[in-house]
Amino acid sequence: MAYWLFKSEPSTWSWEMQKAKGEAGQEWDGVRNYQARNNMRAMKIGDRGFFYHSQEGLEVVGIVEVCKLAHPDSTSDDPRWECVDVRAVRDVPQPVTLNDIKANPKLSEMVLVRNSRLSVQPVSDDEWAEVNRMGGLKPGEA
DNA sequence: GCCAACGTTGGC
DNA sequence: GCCAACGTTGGC
Repeated sequence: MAYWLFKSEPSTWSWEMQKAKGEAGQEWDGVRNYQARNNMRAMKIGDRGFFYHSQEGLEVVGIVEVCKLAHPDSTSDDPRWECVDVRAVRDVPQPVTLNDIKANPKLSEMVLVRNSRLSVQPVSDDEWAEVNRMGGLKPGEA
């Protein structure tokens, strides 16, 4: 299983809104960046991701799961743009802030730190485990 | 609100 | 194929 990070401005699409969608999940639409799209194309059902609030909050607040493979983005007429669907899995008990991540040497290579503008990014196994630990989730819990 | 970083576009 | 101009993102 691969791990990812999904970034969203809470004023546009917040973790609360994501959770309200429940098991049905929601299309991760609106991505207009090739790298981010390619990451979504690489996702498999059951892959896990962090839900990160950008602009406001600047923290990892939740865990999501990919529940539908990449398909055309319903908000675009351009067939180049595709997206997956994700559903909320659980809250991160102690949200992990960008400052926390930057302050942790183990996370110095995270794309979130290295390329802050990429909205859908890969997360390594080690980074996944570390951020989960910082967020108060036990190994294997997420 | 500012600005740095980055991606995209389009003329040549 | 290069690169200047422009637009967008996101942290501060």
